[in-house]
Amino acid sequence: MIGQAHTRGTPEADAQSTARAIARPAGRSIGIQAVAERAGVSIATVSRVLNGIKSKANEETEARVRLAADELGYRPAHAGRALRLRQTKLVALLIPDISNAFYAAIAGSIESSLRARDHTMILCNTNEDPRLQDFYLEEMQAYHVRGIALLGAVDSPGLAAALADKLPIAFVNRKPPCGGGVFVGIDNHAAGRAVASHFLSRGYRDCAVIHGPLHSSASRERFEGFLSALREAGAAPAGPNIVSGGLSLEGGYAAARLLLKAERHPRAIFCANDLVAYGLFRRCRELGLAVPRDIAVMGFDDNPLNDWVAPWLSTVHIPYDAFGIAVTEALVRIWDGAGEPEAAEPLPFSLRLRGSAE
Amino acid sequence: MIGQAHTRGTPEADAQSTARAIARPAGRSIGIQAVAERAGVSIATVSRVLNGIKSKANEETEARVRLAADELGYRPAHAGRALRLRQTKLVALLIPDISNAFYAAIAGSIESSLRARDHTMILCNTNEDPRLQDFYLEEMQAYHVRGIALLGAVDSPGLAAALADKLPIAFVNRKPPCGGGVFVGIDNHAAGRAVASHFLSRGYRDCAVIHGPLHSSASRERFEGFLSALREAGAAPAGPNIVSGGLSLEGGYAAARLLLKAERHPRAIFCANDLVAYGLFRRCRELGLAVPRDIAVMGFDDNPLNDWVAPWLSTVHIPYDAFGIAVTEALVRIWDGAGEPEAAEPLPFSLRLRGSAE
DNA sequence: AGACCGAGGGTAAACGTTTACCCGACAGGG
DNA sequence: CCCTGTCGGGTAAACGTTTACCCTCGGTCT
Repeated sequence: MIGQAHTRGTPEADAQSTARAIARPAGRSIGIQAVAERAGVSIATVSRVLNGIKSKANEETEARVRLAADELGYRPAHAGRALRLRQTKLVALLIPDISNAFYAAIAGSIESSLRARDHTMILCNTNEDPRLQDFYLEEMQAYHVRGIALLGAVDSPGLAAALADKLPIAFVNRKPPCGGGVFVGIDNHAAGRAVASHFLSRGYRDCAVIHGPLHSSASRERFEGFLSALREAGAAPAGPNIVSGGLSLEGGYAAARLLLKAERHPRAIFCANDLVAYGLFRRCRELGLAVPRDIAVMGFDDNPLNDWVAPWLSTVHIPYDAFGIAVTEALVRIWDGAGEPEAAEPLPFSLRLRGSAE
Repeated sequence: MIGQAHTRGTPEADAQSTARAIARPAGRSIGIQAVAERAGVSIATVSRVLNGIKSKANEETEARVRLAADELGYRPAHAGRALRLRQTKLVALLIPDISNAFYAAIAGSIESSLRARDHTMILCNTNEDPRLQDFYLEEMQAYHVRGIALLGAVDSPGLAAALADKLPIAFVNRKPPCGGGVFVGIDNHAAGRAVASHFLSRGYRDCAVIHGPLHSSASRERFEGFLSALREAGAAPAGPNIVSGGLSLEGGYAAARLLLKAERHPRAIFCANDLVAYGLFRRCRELGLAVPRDIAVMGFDDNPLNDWVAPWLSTVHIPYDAFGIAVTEALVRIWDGAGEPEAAEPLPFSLRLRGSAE
């Protein structure tokens, strides 16, 4: 009972004559049922063919099904599948602030590598608010997301619960405050040490640091790595040369006011991230200090605009594109479920030096 | 038949004693059925209460239902609802490139204002590729999204089809290439004119423009507005002073090479966006030209970093936060379906002048 | 007293998939 | 000739909601 699909002359429908969407059946949208009828098989067979269940379909049947699906422009309704499987091809990305270039770049990378694996990304701004994070964690479960990429995780009751529930979570850039889970990011401790080594190799022994919030593993580790390397070289910064600047432009500026008020200021400053470095730079400009001539500055993250608007800023370069791939692979490992996946290789970083005569 | 929920002593479950999640029933996750049993009513009643269908529930019953739902930590599975209603609370944002600060800022704004209305955002990078845009348009329909915000729309066969299918689409920043739909954005023509007026009022008559892709209504209109105002003042730019720079850093740089090679260069340049202006600026730096002393530059979009890293750049400021609200309201208007919603008021813009002695 | 009505709430039928079973046919081995 | 297995494929039961009907019970109107 293959027969022609009964085209009920909707005038606009006839206008477009692509390969697919030859004819819209009378009913609402085309479902698996329509495909089955057109191919002259049962819906079970259609489902099996389209899901690639081999050994269940004669080649000829399979071809008929695929043709029918194609001609009708059939797309499985995700809702049905989600209901049955209690699972979607959705992955949620929880992110502190999408308008931060660092996070945005990672988000883009994750989106495209998820897409390459036929998954779709839901974006949620947590604002680093534990309550909002918990809300989203629950809400995403209600959507039956297949996994979560948690960028800039904060500690929250729901996070531990979600981990206990075996919800696949990849912690990006910041390690889970409550332990457990798989981490994707660079070795921040090593990065901090690398910055210190660089400063020392340039002969700067009078260093300062504007560190980020220490509850963030990323900030803390790079801070500690920096300090430890300096201490080992006997060049530990004096107390007033260690200030907190958050991760913001304003924080950097405020920290700079503290750091640079003495006539004898540090010669080299390690900033929690590039934004902080921009804040510091503004203060330098105000004081007439040239960077890096009068004062060496090292940022973190390597904002993609640096080459264009901040050619004075040396910074730690992060492999943005690698994040997406690593996150996706981490999730896949969890899905394929070889028990507890070992922590993956940390991503590589590198120092990007700018503005120096070298 | 209210009865205690039968707590099957799962040790971890007892650990957390928040108000909700007192006890996980034996079965998998708690559904509407569990709530109904606990409240001693039918699932229909639960559904009605939770959906705020008044006049169907005794106050006392309603209280019992809400209590039960709360105690169990019930969250409706979106899949079931999506299946029944053929509708979710998902809104897709199609965006050319999330790592572009301009788009990212708008994305953030849209996300938060959708959240305020209890909707969730799906983010899709179209890369301005018509095929990818079409793919997402279809895929999002398969997810039964309730609406789409299309940022930087390009012309594609699927777009017209989606509009014909009455899919609620808000066109953000760039008007639909195929007509129809509702637009959210500023009056780009007026903005272009405003820039021209500003240049003229400063006495610059030797102006140039680096325009964006003219298939984009945003780029085209601001370009045309700028030119028309200049023409009316009898100061139309010479042919070589009109170049295309795309919307990228590299494009701006390349355009600047063309524009600034003569010893006699234009005194004022209007750039398609801030990125282009950064590219231009790099060339200026190479040539030893000071901005804005030797050459006035006007960007577009007002990148949030400008105050910090580009204090030399005057630009057209866009009300990022207003975008989210306007998009959401536009969608709501479509949903509430008062026929064809009139085009909303364009968003306000303003000139942000920097670096001038004033 | 019978008709009618509204309030409150239960029953069951969708919605569109996936998949555990079941079944018929045919082949090969004993 | 029977038994067993495999191939190919159909039947129907979930999955978790929403909502069109239906029902009961008082109260009110005629």
